[in-house]
This record gives sequence, structure tokens and C-alpha cells, in this order.
Amino acid sequence: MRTSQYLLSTLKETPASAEVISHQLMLRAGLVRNLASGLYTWLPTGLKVLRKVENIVREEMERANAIEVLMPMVQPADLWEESGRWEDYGPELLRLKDRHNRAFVLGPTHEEVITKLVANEINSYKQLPLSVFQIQTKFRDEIRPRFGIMRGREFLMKDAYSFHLGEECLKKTYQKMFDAYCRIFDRLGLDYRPVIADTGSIGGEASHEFHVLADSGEDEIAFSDNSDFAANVEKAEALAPQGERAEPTQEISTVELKLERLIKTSNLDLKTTVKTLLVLGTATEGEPEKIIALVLRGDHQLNEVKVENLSAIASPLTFATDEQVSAIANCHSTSLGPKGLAVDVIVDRSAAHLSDFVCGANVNGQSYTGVNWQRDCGEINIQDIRNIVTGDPSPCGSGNIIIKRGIEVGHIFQLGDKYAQAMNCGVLTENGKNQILTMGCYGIGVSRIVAAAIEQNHDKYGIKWPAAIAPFQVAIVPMNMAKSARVKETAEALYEQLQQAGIEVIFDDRKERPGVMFADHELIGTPILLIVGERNLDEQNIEVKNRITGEKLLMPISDVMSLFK
RNA sequence: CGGUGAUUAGCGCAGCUUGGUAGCGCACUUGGUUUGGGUCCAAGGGGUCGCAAGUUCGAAUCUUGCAUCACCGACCA
Repeated sequence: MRTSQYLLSTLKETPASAEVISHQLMLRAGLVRNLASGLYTWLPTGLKVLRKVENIVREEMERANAIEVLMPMVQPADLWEESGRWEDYGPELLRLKDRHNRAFVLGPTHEEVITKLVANEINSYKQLPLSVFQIQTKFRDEIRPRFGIMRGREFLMKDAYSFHLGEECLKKTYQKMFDAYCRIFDRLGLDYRPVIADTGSIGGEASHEFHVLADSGEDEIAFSDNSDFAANVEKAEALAPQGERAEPTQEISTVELKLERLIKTSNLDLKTTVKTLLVLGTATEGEPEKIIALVLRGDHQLNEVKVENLSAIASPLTFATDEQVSAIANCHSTSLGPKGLAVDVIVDRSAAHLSDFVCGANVNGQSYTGVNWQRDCGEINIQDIRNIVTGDPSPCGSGNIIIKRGIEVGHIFQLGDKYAQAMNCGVLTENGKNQILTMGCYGIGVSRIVAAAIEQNHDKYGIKWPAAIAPFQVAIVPMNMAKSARVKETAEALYEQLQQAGIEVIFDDRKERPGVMFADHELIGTPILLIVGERNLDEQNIEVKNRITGEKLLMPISDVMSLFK
């Protein structure tokens, strides 16, 4: 490729709208352009990278015996009604109508379509197990698209689905996929971790996420400092504190300050206080809305995922309005406390372990000290409803927790039969009976990987691509080619030779000053720069600069091809 | 969905307080100059100032509404 005939589209200045480094560099290096909120055009250089990621993913899927298909992005709404997700999915699902007024959705995922397909195509146990995958554009109407490609509304995803007669077979394929994912991220050259994950709205049993570690990541991951344990903070169990709860030593007394003021003025340790949140309980038909109180130790944070997984709590989690709060406690939410609340109370394990604690008194501007659970609040329902924090004992039983941020680039699930059941996807077994299939599903955010790779591999000059996904393997940068016939001949010959050898080479044949060319190629992140200049031609040498290490060395022109063996 | 802010040339921004011929830097075009790290000089092209309504002799500037984009928040101790 010659730059003079290519769409380089690099920018000197950083567009104001780009927040994270990967977004800035993707715009500056001419990989993508923004079209509308969460929608991006892939420019030639970006597309090259995207295709490389795609191909690695494809090769490893095929190696894991998955077969490629391509399903429509636009899907009929009745499929989604059949699975129940037309109601469940919410506004993230973009719904649209065709000219005949028939309802469709833009596919955020393809469980329905693939399950329908398999239900129609697969009839016998002899055809199982089956794994299929596709690499297709998805659309999710995110509340808040951000960080450029990282959380766009339209994105490229690899999604795979496996079908089995039973749990045992599913587990085998799940492990195979797990291994395939590790190979993919190894080949991509990324620093990643598989972590135990919540199964979320898709449902099912076991699940792992694959995270690329980066400070800008949107997820928090809990690691043990003494074992391989790693889990999404959403999922990581916070163990109950050791030992028995201490006996009460204080009587309740009332303080004429709201809890917040009390904490500030008397320098109270948050660990001796509790906070109380009112949320909606599961709706039952014909009954008035039920409110449930959640109680956490003051220094802890509510884990929404854990709470939503409790059967008593409405999903999605909804906080009580100020009106609902006053109706129940006759005070503002900042003065709530568990004593004397006329609703069901769910107490976090750590909060439940306290004695002589401080809390709101359910009267505006008043708090209690010296409160004790059994004595003052009666029987309580104890659950794990908080986020694990640094220093907590690891749920695996070994070591303590440290927390790092990660970008979720892959997620695998053992789905079970939720969709197969709903779409009546079964086969005849050996003894001639129909049996509903068990499914697994396996996603990789292909476009997000491009952004994640940049988050992890950049410096002040630009992107430092891992070799496997660099848009070009090598750039030829001639010094003052317009004036020197020798430089031109040498550069052209090199270009010819590299092309012949099937190496992805970009030849900077623009009439630009050296500084401009260096800056562009460093921004784009081509791993090797071949610098052709008068300076070294007398000795028939060429300068080779490694973008990753910054090393420069001289080598005879005739040896250049050895770099690519 | 709530809060905040922005919207003026392809990009980054000034001008708005105090209404009166629309500017700067980068990029682009042409000529010259320079040539191993974003040269320098000169000339030039490009904008219904987000949209709509209002106030006014006159609106980028004041008022109102709308749209789009971005950031923050959605944890209520």
C-alpha cells in the first residue's frame, strides 16, 4: 500500500469529544470516525485491525469444532415474544416496524434465531452435539454510549451457541470453548483474565467473563492474593465475618442529629453504623406494591446484582420514591433505620454481625446509638448483598481480595434449556422420545477488543499494536525521496520485494518531511519502520526501528527479508 | 431517565458581558523555501454562527422553545 493512494486520515489534534485514550488514538490514527452517538465508521486502517481480530477468533472457533453461519441483524418480534424477551429486555432492544406494520427488532444477540434454526434443522440425537458461531453486527440501544468503540450501540460480536442432550456434554463443550478463548486472547497478545461471572439476564448455570486488564475498564474484578481465584465484583461472594456477634453492652439512646451529621461531628467509624435503603419487592398480581428494606454496614456498597437475584426483590432493582419512603417511615430517606420499620428487612452479613451500632431513627433529624439486632429489631433475614472490598477474605478460602479494573471482552455461559424450552427445540433420543436440548452460549466483543488492545498498548506517540493485529507489519519511510534517486530506487525495490513476499507493507511515498512521516507511522503503530536515507546508502545499509521497544539498528539492505522469517 | 455544559470553516477554539462588515491556530490549494523528528515565507479557497420563533432599524451576540453531542449521576449512610 502506498500512502499516496491510501486513506491515512490521521489527526494532529485530539478531538474534544474523546475521553479515554483508546478513543482518542482511534480517531487520531484514522481507525474510526463517529457518525452519531455510539455509531462508528471503520476507516481502512481500523478495518484491517478489526479483520485480523475477527480472523483469529474465527480460526480458533473452527479449531474448537464450531461451524460458521450468518444470521440476520433484523429479527421478527414474534420470535422474541416466544422466548419472553420482548417483555423482559427493556429499552435496550431497538424495536421497529416494516412497511406492512409488522414488528421487528435489531438483534442485540441471537439466541432466539439460532434456537429456532436448530429446532427446525436438527431432529436426531445423532446430530449432536452441535456448535455454531457467527461474526455479526449487533445493536444495543445503550442508555449511555461512551468511550468510543468500547461501548458503542452498534458493535461487532462473535457469538457461538452449542446444543447438547445433557449437562455433561454441555460441560465438555464449555471447557473446550474456555480453552479456545484462552488461545484467542493469547494469540491477540493481551493481558487478560478469565473470571467467574454472574449469569445475568440470560440465565443459566456456570459463567465466565474474560477481561482485559486496564485502569479505564468499566468492571471491577476481585482477585485472591494467594490463589487463582478471580471473580467479577458483581458476583464475588462476601463471606460472613468470623465468630459470633458480640453481646449488647449499650442501651439505645436517641441523638438529635441526622446520621450524616452525627458521623461528621463525632468522628464515628462508618463500620459501626448501618445504612438503610428502601426498594421495591417482587410484584404480585392484585397486591399493592411491596417495599423491602436493605441494610448495609455504613462503609459497604450495595451489590445490585446480588439483590436482584433474591426472589423477594423486584428485578430490575427499583428504589422507593421519596413519597413511598415517607409513607412507610414518616421521614426522609436520610433518617431511615432498621428499628421499628414496618416492612421486611434484609440485612447484609457484615451489618448483621454488628452489635451496639448506630443508625437512623426513622424520625427526621434523629439517630439511635447502641442498637442491637435481636434485642431491638427482632428476627432478621441475613443475606449477602454487598460488594466485596479490598482486604476481604477471598471466597475461595485462601488469601485476601485485591481489586483491579477490567474490560469485558468475552463471556461464556452454560445456558441450560431456557431458550430450547421456549422455542420447543428438541430431538428424538435413542429410545425414540423427544428431548429438549441443553444449550451453551459464548460471546466475544470483536470491535471492543480493538479498543481494549489500545488501552493496554500505547505510549505518548500513539498505538503499539501487538504484532498479531497490527494493520501493517512494516512501514517504509524514505528520507527526502524527491531529491534522491538512490533513496527512491532503494525504497521502491524494497516495497516490491516485501509485497512479493506477501508482507503487509505500507510505503510512505508522500512528499512530506521526515518528522511528519515518523509521527504518522508511530501514531498508527506499525511495529517495524524501515528508514531509507542517503546517510546509510553508501554502506548499503538501512535503519530498522522497532516501534514496540524503540530500538534502532542498521542492517544491510540485502538482509531485510530476514526480519520477516 | 435526572443534572451540568457545549454547539461559530474539516479539526481545536476566540468573539457574546456592552447587538452594528465573522476571526485565530491547524488542515486544504498555489508558488517559493527547507529536507533524518510535526520547516519557513507569501497568496488563496472554505462559514445561511445547531434549528425555529421572538425582541430590534439591525441578532453569532438578548429572550423562548426544540434538536444534537459530551460529561457526571442513578448508593438514598
